[in-house]
Amino acid sequence: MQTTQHNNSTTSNRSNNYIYHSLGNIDPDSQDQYNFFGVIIDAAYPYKTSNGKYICTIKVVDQTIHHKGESSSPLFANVVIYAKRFEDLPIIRRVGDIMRVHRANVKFFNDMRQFYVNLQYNSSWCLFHQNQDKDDDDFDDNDSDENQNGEDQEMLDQDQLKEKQLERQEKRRYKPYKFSGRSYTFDINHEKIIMDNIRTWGQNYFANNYVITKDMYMLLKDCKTKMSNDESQEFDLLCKILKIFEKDENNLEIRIKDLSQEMWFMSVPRFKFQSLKQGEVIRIRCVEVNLTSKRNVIQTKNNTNILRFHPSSRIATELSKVIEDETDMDKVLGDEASDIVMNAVVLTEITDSSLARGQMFKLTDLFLNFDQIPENLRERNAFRVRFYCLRIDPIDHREVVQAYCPECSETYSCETLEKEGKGKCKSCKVECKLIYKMQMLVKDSSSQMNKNFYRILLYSFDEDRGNDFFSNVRPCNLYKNADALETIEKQIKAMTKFNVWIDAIIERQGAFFLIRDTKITQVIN
DNA sequence: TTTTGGGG
Repeated sequence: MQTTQHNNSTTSNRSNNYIYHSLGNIDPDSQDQYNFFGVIIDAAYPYKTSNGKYICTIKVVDQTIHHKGESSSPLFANVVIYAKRFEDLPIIRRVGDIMRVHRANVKFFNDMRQFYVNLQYNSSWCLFHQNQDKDDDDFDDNDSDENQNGEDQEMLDQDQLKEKQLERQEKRRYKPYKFSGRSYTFDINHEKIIMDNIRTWGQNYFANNYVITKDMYMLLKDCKTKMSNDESQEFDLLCKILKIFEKDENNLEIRIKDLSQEMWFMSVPRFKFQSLKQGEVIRIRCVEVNLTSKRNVIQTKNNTNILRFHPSSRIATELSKVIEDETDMDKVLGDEASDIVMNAVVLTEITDSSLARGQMFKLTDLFLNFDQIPENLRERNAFRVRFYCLRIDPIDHREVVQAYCPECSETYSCETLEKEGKGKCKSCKVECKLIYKMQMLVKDSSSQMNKNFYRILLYSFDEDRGNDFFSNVRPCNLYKNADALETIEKQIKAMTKFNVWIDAIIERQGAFFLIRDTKITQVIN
């Protein structure tokens, strides 16, 4: 595509300009610029920073800096590439590829060497496939200048043909599949041996080690619980693609499973990730978990990257065996029709009989068009609704009961209180009372087909409204009352089950809707 | 012709 300039040593007077260092031999305190080769073990997707620049970070290893096994902590050098334009940054699709960098600065960061590649200044990068043979490769390879077909070949005998083929293969071996800038240089005589060495080493390294260590990814079974408390919601995965579906013109739906043997769904933009294959083991970098979906759904982000492995790598061959394929149970879960076979259950009853038969309100009307509700109904401020819960907060159910100061309305955790204690308000010194303080993320039939969900509160501070919401228990210190905690947890779990509905009265207080006159009466296991 | 941000 671009003009490339191949320097071979007989014609080049720059052949000695590039001295390549092993990663471990580069002095991190040096002010000099360095050239190096590295084997890529991980790469972010290029992203835009706040000042308008684009950055891509890539982890590389070589003979002098690398880790072994699966449980050891990762050891690598980090390459940070800065560019003015997105197109100038590399998009890494495969772990194990070789990267060559010219004129990088170096520093110690987080106890590891960090290389700075500034494309606006004078640095450059080239990417080479790990495997020189194209047996399994479906990546674009800049092959356009090669004459593969036709008349020339008919003139040659078998030996000549073979020779020509080898020549081509040899040439391709040292040709980057992508590079920064308009051209690149490759000094065959000088760099061939370095390339051959690092390729062979990299292939052996990946063939004998997992390379991707346990602290570089999250297990699917842990991501819901671990992420709901974590302020940084992003994590990585290591999983197998069970199935790929055409979702719509822009997206694929892939079903993935990892070492925890849980199957999850993930929708991916199809033009960004074109070369996904069923059965393949992949590393997914930077995703979130969808906490409001009934199904197990992984959410991609703009800077999500999906990295493939070379088929000869140990991690790919072993994990594709260890991670199960789609089971009959997975098929049932994957079939959306199965979501409606269960019968709906209404978990609650309205305790005020005068309200129990009242008209049913739509959540969209209450939350979005409250002003349009007739005035007499607004004044009564008791609206019957029927909804289902997507999620309940706090995640730590011991915090569902809080100590509440009637003076200043401040609430405190019960963690430090005695079993029967209520605590005193830290500022007012008044005795607190124990109340439920719980939030439900909910939907109803009026919002079922769209993305909206609403927040309904169980806050029982006002005249103890809501203290009877849970069956067989009242607000008490859940840190110290194990039985009460178990009773409440069982009911919270039932509330978020599929096709479980809550029939309730809610009232408006300021910008919020609070639940009242409602009680759980059904037992679901 | 720069010292950026770096798991964004």
